[in-house]
Amino acid sequence: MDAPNTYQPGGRDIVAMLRSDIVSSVHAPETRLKFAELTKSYSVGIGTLREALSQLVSEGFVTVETGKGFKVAPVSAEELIEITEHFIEFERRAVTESISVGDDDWESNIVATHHRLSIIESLPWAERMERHSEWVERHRSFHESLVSACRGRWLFRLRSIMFDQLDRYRFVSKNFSEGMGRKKFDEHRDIMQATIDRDAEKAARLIEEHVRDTSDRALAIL
Amino acid sequence: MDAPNTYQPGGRDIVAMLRSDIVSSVHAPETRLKFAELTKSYSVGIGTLREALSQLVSEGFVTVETGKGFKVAPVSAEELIEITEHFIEFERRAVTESISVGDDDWESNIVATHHRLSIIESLPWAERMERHSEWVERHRSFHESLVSACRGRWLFRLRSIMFDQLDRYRFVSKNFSEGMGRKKFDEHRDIMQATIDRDAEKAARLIEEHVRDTSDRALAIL
DNA sequence: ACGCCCTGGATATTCGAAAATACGTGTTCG
DNA sequence: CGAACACGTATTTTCGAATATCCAGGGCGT
Repeated sequence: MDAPNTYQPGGRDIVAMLRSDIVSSVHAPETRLKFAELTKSYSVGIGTLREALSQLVSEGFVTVETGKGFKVAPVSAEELIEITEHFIEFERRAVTESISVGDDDWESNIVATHHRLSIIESLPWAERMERHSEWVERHRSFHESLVSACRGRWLFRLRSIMFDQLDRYRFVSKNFSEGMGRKKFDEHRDIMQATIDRDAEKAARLIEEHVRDTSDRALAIL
Repeated sequence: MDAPNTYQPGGRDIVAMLRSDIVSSVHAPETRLKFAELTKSYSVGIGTLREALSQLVSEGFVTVETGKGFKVAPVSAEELIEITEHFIEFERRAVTESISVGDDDWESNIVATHHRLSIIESLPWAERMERHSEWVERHRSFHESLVSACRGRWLFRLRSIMFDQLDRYRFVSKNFSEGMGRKKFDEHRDIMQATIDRDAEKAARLIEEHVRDTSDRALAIL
C-alpha cells in the first residue's frame, strides 16, 4: 500500500548523512556543529542528533570538548599521508586474503560493482560531476567488494575506517581532476581484472599505485 | 568548599563505566543490554545511555540491531588471535617511533607509570586481585606511556582500540594466573628498561613476547 | 494438526522541554 | 585605565514522557 519509503529504518542514516556532508565539506573542517542549526536542516531531534555526532567522534570525523560542543575534525597534509599509508597496508593485505579465499559470489559481485562504477565513470565530465555523490557511493562499493571475502573482520573494519577518512581528502581533489577521468577508469578496470585473475601481487600493487596517486594529487592541493 | 567530586565532567564517563563492565564480564558477551535495567544501575537517563551505547558500538564492544536493541559483542578465539596480531604490529611500530623521537618528558613518564604499576604488581596475590580494576588502569597507562611519543596519531589511535579489545580477553585469564605475578612484573621491568635504553628492536621484541604470551594463555582457556 | 492473523505486553526509539554550563558584555572598583 | 566581577544570552547536556516497534502466545479458520 505505501510507497517504497527509502529511509524506513530507525534514524541510523542520520549518521550517514552527516558523514557525507562532512566529507563533501558542507560542514567545513574546524567549524562548530550547533544543535540549533542541525536539528532544523536534518529535521531530527536533539537527542538523535547527539547520538549521531557521538558515533562520528568515534569514527574520527568529529571532535568533542565537554561543555563546548562538537566540531568538525581538522584536516592536514600530515594526516592524509598517515591515513594513506595505513589504508594501503590494510587494503593490500585484505585483497590478498580475499583473493586466496574468495568464492564465485565474491568474484561476480566484484564484476557487478565495477560495472555500476564504470557506468558513471564513462560519462562526460560535466554529467559525471552532477552525480558525484553517486560516484562516491559506487566507488566505495567497488573497493569494498574487492576485499569483502577477507577473513579478518577487524582487518576489514580498520580498512573501512581508513577508506572513509580518505573520502574527505578525495573530495579536495574532485574539482581538479578534469583530465583524470579516463585514467581512473582504466585503473579500476585493471584492478578488477587482476583480482578476478587471482593475481594477488599484481592486484595489491595496482591498488597501491591507484591510492597513492590519488592521495598525491590531493596532497599537492593542500 | 565542595568535596572533590570524582565525576565532575559531563556524562562522558558513563562510556568508561560501561566499557569497564563489559571488559570485566559484568555484562556477559551476547547478553542484551536493556535500557530499563541499565538506567537504574547507572542512574542515568535513557538518552544519555543510548549515546554511550552508540559509542561502544563504534568501538566494537557492543552490537546493535535496529528495533531489537543493543547486545554485548561476542568473543571468540578467532577474534582474539586477530586482535593480538594487529595489536602487536601497531605496538611494535609505535614503540619504535616513540623511541626515535621521545624526549625527556616521555622517558620520565614511562618510569613514573611503570612505578605505579609495579607497586600493585609487587603486592601479594590476594591483595592484588582486590585492586584488579586499578591494575587494569595502571597497566593501560604504562603501555600507553611507552608509545605516547609516536607521531602518527592514527597509529596511536588504532593501537589503543586494539589494546582496549585485548582487555576483554585479558580478563578471561585473570583467575588463572596465580603463579604469573612475578613473571609479568619482570617482563614489564625489562620492557621499560629496553625502552629507556632506546633499544628499539629489543623493546619491540619483548613487547611482542609479552603480549603473545598473555594472549596464548587466554586462548588456552577459551 | 498446522498455519495465519490478531492482540497485549515488553522494549526500543524519538523528541523537545528543563537544567546546567560556557561565553560575551557591561559595570564597578582599585 | 585595567582587571575582576556580575549578569544575560547562547549553547550544550540531561532526562523521561510519548510514540513506534518487536515478540510471544492465543484464537480462528482451513
